[in-house]
Amino acid sequence: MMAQSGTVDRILDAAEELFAERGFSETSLRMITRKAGVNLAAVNYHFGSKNALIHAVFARFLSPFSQIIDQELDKRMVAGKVPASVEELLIIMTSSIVRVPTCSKNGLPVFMRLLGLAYTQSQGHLRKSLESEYKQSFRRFMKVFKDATPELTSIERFWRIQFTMGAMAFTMSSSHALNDILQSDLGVTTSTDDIVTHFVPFVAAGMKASPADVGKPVAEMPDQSAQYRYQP
Amino acid sequence: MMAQSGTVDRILDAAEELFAERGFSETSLRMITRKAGVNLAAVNYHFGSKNALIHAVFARFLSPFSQIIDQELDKRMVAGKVPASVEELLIIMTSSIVRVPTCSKNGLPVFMRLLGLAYTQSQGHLRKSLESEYKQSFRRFMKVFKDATPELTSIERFWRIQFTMGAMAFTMSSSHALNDILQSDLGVTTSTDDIVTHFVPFVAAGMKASPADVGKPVAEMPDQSAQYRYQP
DNA sequence: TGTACATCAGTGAACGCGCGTTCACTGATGTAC
DNA sequence: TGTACATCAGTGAACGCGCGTTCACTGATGTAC
Repeated sequence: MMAQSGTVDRILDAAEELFAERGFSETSLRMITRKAGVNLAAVNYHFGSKNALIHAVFARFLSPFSQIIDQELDKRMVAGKVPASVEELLIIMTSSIVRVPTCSKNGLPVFMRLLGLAYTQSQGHLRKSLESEYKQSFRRFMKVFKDATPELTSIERFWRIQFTMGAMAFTMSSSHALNDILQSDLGVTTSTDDIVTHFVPFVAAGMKASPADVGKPVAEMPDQSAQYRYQP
Repeated sequence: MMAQSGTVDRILDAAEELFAERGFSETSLRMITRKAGVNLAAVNYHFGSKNALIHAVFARFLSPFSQIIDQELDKRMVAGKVPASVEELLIIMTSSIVRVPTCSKNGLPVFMRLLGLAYTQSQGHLRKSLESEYKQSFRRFMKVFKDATPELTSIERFWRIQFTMGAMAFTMSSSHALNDILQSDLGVTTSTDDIVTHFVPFVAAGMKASPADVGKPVAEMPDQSAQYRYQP
């Protein structure tokens, strides 16, 4: 007896949404199959295991994402505009992210929250396998980014990239909750595009800040404002 | 038959470390009690439930944290230096965080990772109850922060605070892994204080960046460098 | 055209397992008389 | 000082439950002769 067709996609859609809402361990196959309207055993039939389903969910948006990033970088190469500015690269990255979700029936917040979850959940084993799978796109972007910030030491650039990824993953992963807070406290509605518009200038300024002297102790000092003041 | 004394603390230490490593759902009471060297039933005897244990773990470091932040703000009040600068507040916050972990046997990275988990895990119900529990400290800090950034709209300030918390929670929560990468790729060792020294100028510059026009589409624009450039 | 067989998506029920929790119990310590 | 009782930290075994997974099975469709 067949249910209506598209079982695989219906499972992926339901899993994507539930994973984003609740995390991986907190989402059972029974929840997913109930939401998708398919038989419990269908997940193991089509994907083999719950873990394989998780990977399939990520592959469905990370593959187009890395393709789009590659395309965007190609475009810049052809146009011959090298090196890129920090803002351009941030815009390439965020606009690529924005263009991905057409692939699934769920929207951008779900996609972003999954991106955050990949980094924060499940002891990093998921993160590592995804990193190695999309290694070449990742390295290429980092190379261009390095050219865009020649004034930074490798160490400073490393930490600033971490701060940026953290700000993005964290914000996006809780964007639904944050929108609720904004709605009730300030009475405004914010789209994901709006978040990006706030995000780019913040990170761009941080990337260009003149670094403080590293090595001096920070804690317990009386007043170090001058040390950290941005010098344009 | 008594095991050695300090059962409650040994449970809290073990739970803290395992939660930070694996998350809440992925950590069973059997793992915790095995690591702590106590009987399985001791958790429910002393705390009542697994959920109550999670709350106790957070209370043990959030209570001293909010006390320390309050003390630091009091110090500034007495000194009469109002309003504070963004850098001062960031330093107060980061140095308060650095001073907390003496309360448990685990260090700063564990504390930071828990802070990150509280925001990203378990559907926000944990975050909400913690927010209401430490509401007054939180509000006080936000009030001072608002005075330090009068040029920002409430919405911009809200998002920039989220970006900051994200950068901090994300970086600190994976600081061990990140240090490993730094060590093997660039051959340098970095202390938590060093991270803070990188963190403060980055975030301070982001906080002071001139905001972009909100409402304009961001994706696919050719080059908006000038729009986002920091204007001192 | 008709029959036999193979393939495939999907199904329903059951499997064993690890989970959080419960409960009757132990044995040490403190208190009252 | 001695006995009876209460309190308390901790214990060992079992409880029911929901989990991911397995398996024999169904029924539709395609293919060979």
